[in-house]
Amino acid sequence: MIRTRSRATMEDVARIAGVSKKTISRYINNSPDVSRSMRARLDAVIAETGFVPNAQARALALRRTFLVALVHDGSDRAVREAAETGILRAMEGSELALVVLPRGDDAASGLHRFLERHAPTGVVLLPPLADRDDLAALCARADTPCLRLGEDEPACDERAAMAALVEWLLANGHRRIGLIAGPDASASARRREAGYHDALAARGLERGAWLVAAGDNSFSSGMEAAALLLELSPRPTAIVACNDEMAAGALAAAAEKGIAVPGELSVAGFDDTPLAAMTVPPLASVHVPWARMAEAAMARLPGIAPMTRHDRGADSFPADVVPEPPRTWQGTPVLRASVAPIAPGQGEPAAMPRLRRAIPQA
Amino acid sequence: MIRTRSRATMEDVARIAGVSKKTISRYINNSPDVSRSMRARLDAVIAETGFVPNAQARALALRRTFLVALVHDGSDRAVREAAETGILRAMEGSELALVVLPRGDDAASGLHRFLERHAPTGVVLLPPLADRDDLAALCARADTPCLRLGEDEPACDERAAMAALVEWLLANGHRRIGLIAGPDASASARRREAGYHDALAARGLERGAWLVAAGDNSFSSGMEAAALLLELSPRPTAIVACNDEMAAGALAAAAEKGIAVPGELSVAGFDDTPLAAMTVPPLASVHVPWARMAEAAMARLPGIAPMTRHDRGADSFPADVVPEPPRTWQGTPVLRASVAPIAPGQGEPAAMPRLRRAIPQA
DNA sequence: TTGTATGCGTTATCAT
DNA sequence: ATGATAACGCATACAA
Repeated sequence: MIRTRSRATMEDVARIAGVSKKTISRYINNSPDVSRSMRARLDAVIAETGFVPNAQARALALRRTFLVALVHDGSDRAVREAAETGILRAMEGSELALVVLPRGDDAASGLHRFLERHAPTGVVLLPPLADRDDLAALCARADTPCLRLGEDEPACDERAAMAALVEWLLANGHRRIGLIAGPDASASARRREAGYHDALAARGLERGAWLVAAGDNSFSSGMEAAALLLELSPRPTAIVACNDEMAAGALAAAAEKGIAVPGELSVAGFDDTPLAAMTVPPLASVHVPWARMAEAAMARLPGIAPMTRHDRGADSFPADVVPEPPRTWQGTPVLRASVAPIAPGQGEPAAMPRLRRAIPQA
Repeated sequence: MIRTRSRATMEDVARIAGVSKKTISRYINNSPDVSRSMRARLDAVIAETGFVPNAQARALALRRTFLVALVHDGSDRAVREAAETGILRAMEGSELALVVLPRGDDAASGLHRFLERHAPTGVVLLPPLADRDDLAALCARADTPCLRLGEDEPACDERAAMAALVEWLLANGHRRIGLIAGPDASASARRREAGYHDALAARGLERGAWLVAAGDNSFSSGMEAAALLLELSPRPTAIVACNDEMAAGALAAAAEKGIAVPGELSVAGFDDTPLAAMTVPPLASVHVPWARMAEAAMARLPGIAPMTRHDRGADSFPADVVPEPPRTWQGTPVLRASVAPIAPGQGEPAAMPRLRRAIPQA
């Protein structure tokens, strides 16, 4: 049969180089058992023949494909985008490819099917799916590394970061601070809410000062929640949302009621997504380094960077030289024009008595 | 060697069913050559054994993986997100998986490597990469179907859609209408710009009335371009941007200058992305059904829907029953609060003389 | 350090 | 309509 320039295989390279297929295999897999001279010789032959290892054949033999699955539930575009960036950066230069797996309620069955069919190198779970122990168990059963972004160490201390943001508001005179919470089912959202409580409690403001409205991370839910909070009397002087999209909704709600931001109301979000820079006024937010977190987490997958199975051998540098990622990442408040120190006369007088008592306790 | 419940293979199913492997293969591939009774028998055995065809082995034999690559340059998140949604909807139920391939300047070499390594079932090129004939040629050489979103038929008539939007502004009294153009290298952006010119020309407003500032589809470029346009005297009464992000930038620029939208300035975007609903005021935009376009385009890939190679045989319904997608998609202006008819006294008097002449010609 | 034989799970060819 | 056998391209166990 005539085959027009079918690609070169290991066999061809081996024949031309005058070695066995196994040597080529070792070369491909970066085995330390290939002498420097042999490697140089093969470099030449491979360049000349344009040989590219067939990923499908490797996958069949290794019982593992060169895919990394990013599983998300579509609830937070921006976080997903950032995570993706980091993952792709980590995969750069490797033969890995990133497949996206949007899973809603069928997360378990969908992931199961994917694992069965494609046997990926690794799975990355995005919040809020990263909470799901059942999904992690599925991966474990399939013997597939599972990275739970925001849940595994090293994670980001969202609670402390939210507390820092709220503390800034408190330090700048705000006392009636509303929170737009995220979905209850999300551990990440609960951590952020806890940070809000922490900051208030640190100032001696207990339950009586809590102003929490529920949201689901969507713009419209943020708008509705903010509308509720802004009906309160005395009205909050600041609203913090558990993500940027809801905070943008709060901006819209304020605009609808003719409430000036930040003149009469400070608004802040969380995650510091691109949206935060695109609102009017620009939205203060807590920067969470999702991309770098994802990139760092990827190091736990085999086949990433210049590390393959064989590299762990004597040839490679000692493990203690590999830079350790930080234990936890910093989430840092980014102050933008949507927040400001409380203005003279801002806030209803009714709120003041409680405040005067609270401040000294801080 | 003891192997704990390794998954069933074709071999197992064949043995249990008392047939040959080839029959199982035919069953899997939906061959019409499998009798109804045989199919029923195999249904049972397969359900019982939990057999799942091994995609890697199939890929090796077929010389093709079950992957679809989405290639984009990261320049338009929202469009990408929408396209992705459509693609995934089309793939639902199939064994295909979607891999994302962000490619910048290295688009050609990156795609080449991917095609070589992974031999995907198909490639989807997003604008502005969909323009690139070299990428399409690469796919052709690899014998891989290539869907050029927004370029292939059926595409969306962006030019007419933009013209319709501008015509609405004209019909509502606007005469000085600025355009924030997209990157020159993008055919899509050029079509939109052409639509702007069409609408003006149809009203007898020729070159003298053009107010075009360059942008690159980013928020900041939109802000800068709008800042330029708003320095003009007489000032434009409306600004249309070639995408939503730039239009959001225009809103920000207007806010910075204290220009009321839509009171003193109407602003509109293009694509009708989620962002358009999240600005203050909500952004008028041209809805482009990217998701449905992508979904429809996917029908051109093999292995989508209930169609496999064998399905095209006598067993399946005749080709003329398959619903044809529309030849071109409609882009429809979505009017939101960022646009309004021109107000009495809006626009500098200096502009009027030219306008008075122009209107009768329409 | 390098080579040999065999397996991975499926599809294609050609026969029946 | 179904079956026997040879690819598909690489990895692994074991031998040398």
